[in-house]
Amino acid sequence: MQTERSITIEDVALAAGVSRAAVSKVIRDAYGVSPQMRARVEAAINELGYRPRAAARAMRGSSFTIGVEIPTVHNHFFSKIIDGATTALVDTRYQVIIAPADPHHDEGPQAIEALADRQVDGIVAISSRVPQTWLEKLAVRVPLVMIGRHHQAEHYDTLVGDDVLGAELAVQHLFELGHRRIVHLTLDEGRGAAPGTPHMMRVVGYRQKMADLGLEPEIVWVKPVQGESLQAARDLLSRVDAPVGILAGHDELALEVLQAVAERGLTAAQASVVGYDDTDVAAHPMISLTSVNQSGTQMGAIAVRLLLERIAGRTASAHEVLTPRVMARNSSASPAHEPEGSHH
Amino acid sequence: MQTERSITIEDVALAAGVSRAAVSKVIRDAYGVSPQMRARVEAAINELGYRPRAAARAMRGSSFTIGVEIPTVHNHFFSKIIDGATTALVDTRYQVIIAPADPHHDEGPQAIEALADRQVDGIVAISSRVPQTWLEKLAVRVPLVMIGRHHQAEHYDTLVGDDVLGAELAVQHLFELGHRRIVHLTLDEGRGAAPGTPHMMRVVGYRQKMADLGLEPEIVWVKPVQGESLQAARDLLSRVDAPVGILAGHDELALEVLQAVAERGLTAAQASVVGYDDTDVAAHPMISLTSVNQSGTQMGAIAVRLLLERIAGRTASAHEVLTPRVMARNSSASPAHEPEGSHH
DNA sequence: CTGAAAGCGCTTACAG
DNA sequence: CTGAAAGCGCTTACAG
Repeated sequence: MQTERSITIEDVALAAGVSRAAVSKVIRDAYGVSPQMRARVEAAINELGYRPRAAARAMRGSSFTIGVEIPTVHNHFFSKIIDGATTALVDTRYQVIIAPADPHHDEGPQAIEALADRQVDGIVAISSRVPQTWLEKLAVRVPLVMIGRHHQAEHYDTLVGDDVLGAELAVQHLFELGHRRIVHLTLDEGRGAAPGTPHMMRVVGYRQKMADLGLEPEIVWVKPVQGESLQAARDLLSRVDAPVGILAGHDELALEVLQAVAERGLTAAQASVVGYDDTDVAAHPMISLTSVNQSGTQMGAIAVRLLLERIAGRTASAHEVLTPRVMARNSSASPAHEPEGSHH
Repeated sequence: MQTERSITIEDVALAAGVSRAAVSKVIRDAYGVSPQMRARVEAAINELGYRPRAAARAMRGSSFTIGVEIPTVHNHFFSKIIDGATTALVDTRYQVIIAPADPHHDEGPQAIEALADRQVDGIVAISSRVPQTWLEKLAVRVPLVMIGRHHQAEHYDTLVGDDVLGAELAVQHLFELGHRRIVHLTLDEGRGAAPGTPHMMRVVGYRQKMADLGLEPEIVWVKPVQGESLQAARDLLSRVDAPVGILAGHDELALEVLQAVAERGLTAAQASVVGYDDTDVAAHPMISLTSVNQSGTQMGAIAVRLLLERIAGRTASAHEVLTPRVMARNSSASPAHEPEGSHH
């Protein structure tokens, strides 16, 4: 069954009465084919239903495939990035393939390497744990754009939201509402709390802004383990007597905090929550989560643009920073104005 | 820069003082290599940091890559399937690559074909629009498992939730709560409302159960266009005077309905909503959406198992049906017991 | 403009 | 157990 030989370039060449090289030129839109030959070849291609094999093409030329590595399929922020990337690739000959890093096995570079092994023409990756030296080495072989890196690299491009500013804006938002106790709940990613990661930069921005405002910083670190964040949120809220503002490291965390808030029947005036990433669910009226938007879709699109530039020959490295903005919604409110009752 | 030649099997063979064939056998765990040779080769591989290229391997043997096609990256039900699939592939030599079908361009087979072009060893696809004849043809060349197909095919495996039963259970649930007006809001997928798709089978189950209960069926068809479903939900609710139960075709639709319900300040007792797929967000206490669970994660795992069986040589086609169950939550309630007030 | 030939990095029979 | 040779389906210089 599975042994049926499929149509190759040879079959097309035979059918069209030309050489394989000629067919190759036609399918690559390469220079130097007469209109008649092109017509004959295209007719043969359609008739036979020929499709070039990416694997064979990749051996000599391009695979016309862009690889996108994402940390997990469960954080919807990455869905936005993928959406931007695929949309940016419409009308090009490139196809996106996505490699999710195995969340259970925690292997950073593995998914990226798997993409490289598959001879993609370029890689967009989102990973804060892979060391720069490793990336530089990889980038010498394959065009690479990293999302969420605050440094400018030598051989690859970097693209990042201004996480310091984002956290500052979030604190500012809570402060302006009237909050004075503002807690930052964030991920303890280990590795000496990897400096320079988006989450750490948000911590930096948080600390900075709190200092500016003369407020006491208060950080709750959460291990990225199932259930840890919900428990941490519950613990935090069990000690709440006065109003508190909570800046969560990202929306997934914020949703856990909201769950704990709902469980205790607290209002936004008592416990205001701000997330980060502005994922789709944040805008749902039943969630209505205030969140810092860092333009995920646009990030995906820009990453692809940078990558295509690299594939086209650019070697100087680029570093782009996107400006975040606070999307204020109902999860954050002024502690001054208590509503008629807790909203159950 | 990008021209640095990377390590090939030849380099390893030279370093280890053996033939390329020997190296090939070692990396494939093939029969017939002495322990010493294996040791020498493995040492050389590690020293040189050799990684076999999937493209080259695919020319003769396997690419050790499984392709998963999903309709869109925005429906979180598909995230579950991917999760199940990747988890099932841990500890195998296979890597998953995902190809999202372009939602804007609506091209069904294109993403699947792109995977086939990339010489994956097998494909798991979720698509209700691709004709069976097309799939049969493809399946002759590459092992294929289709999720969400109610027919048994000849050359590929099919795996599906019992959508008729799922819809029946949902209607039953609403009926038992006390609802008598039960509306089904579902997607109008065109193509003569493609019979046999999961959504159409849910319509069948809905109609059947309504008839059994002696109730009047009432179906609202929604075009899969941005904003259409929300508008339809608003229209539906604007005419609500007596309690209504609404079965949405899937959770994404249900979320829109919930939004409309929230906008009008209706309670679950006035407008009960049931979704389908039981995506993560449904369980969030602020959403608490009653939903039909069809074991997405398990589907992904089973699909991979079936695919590996096919890759291993099975040719007889399999057809598996999963039994759904209703996850009752707060979005559905008895119309008899009005709570103290609308929950804003 | 067109094609014959070499080669990409592997695996696969086939000898030894 | 080990290796030399052929070949997978393309693209790429290079002649013509």
